[in-house]
Amino acid sequence: MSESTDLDPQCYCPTSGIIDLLSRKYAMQTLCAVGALEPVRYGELETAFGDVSSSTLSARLEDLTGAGLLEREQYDEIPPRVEYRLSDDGEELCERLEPVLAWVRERES
Amino acid sequence: MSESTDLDPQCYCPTSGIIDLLSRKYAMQTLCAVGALEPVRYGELETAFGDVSSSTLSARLEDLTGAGLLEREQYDEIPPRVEYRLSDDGEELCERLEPVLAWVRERES
DNA sequence: CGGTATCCAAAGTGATACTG
DNA sequence: CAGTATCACTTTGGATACCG
Repeated sequence: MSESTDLDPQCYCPTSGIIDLLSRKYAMQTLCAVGALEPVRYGELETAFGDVSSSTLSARLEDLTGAGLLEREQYDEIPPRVEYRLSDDGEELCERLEPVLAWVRERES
Repeated sequence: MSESTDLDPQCYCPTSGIIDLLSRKYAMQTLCAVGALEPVRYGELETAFGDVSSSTLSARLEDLTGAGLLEREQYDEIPPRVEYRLSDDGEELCERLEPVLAWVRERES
């Protein structure tokens, strides 16, 4: 009888700003790459991905930072240096996302 | 010295068919909704999401089925009945994806 | 019921060029 | 080094109409 106990339609978060954000290209990979490499610089990420365009990577970093998942620290040096790392929220999400990426990696290899 | 032990760039799966697939609208939610409701019919999913267009939901189900993550079974009855459920791979992925969606749900509520 | 076909609008992406 | 600006292009999504 208790068949529909946990089936509130809302539980599928049909619309979600964060999901939309994570659905953009390289978004999940960027979050997890920062988690793996932090503190990490822009150029390191560009190298790690290899074929991402600077405008796309830049947009993704801004998306994630704007959503409070990454923190960006800028050092006023010459040459300029910027470091990205996970925020507390970003770390929580990254922990949950990493198994997904690991599984995909495994399955596609 | 062993600083770059685990930093193979490939480990970020910069390009991935499955990630691209999961990045489409309602893809992650559809996979997990099937996991929660299986066996589930097309109409139930449409109801659960509420505002998804039939062409989009249809495309997503075909994507996921084509990727081997869902199984589609059609019964030749009147009226027609179709049931979706997770494949073994779909179940593995869903298990890993569910914590992500749960966290997002929690954070946005 | 469970879709598909078509067409159009919107969003996302990348190449290129340029900057503090 | 770490980006941004512009713009053309591709991909995706939704509305509508229709079908087995």
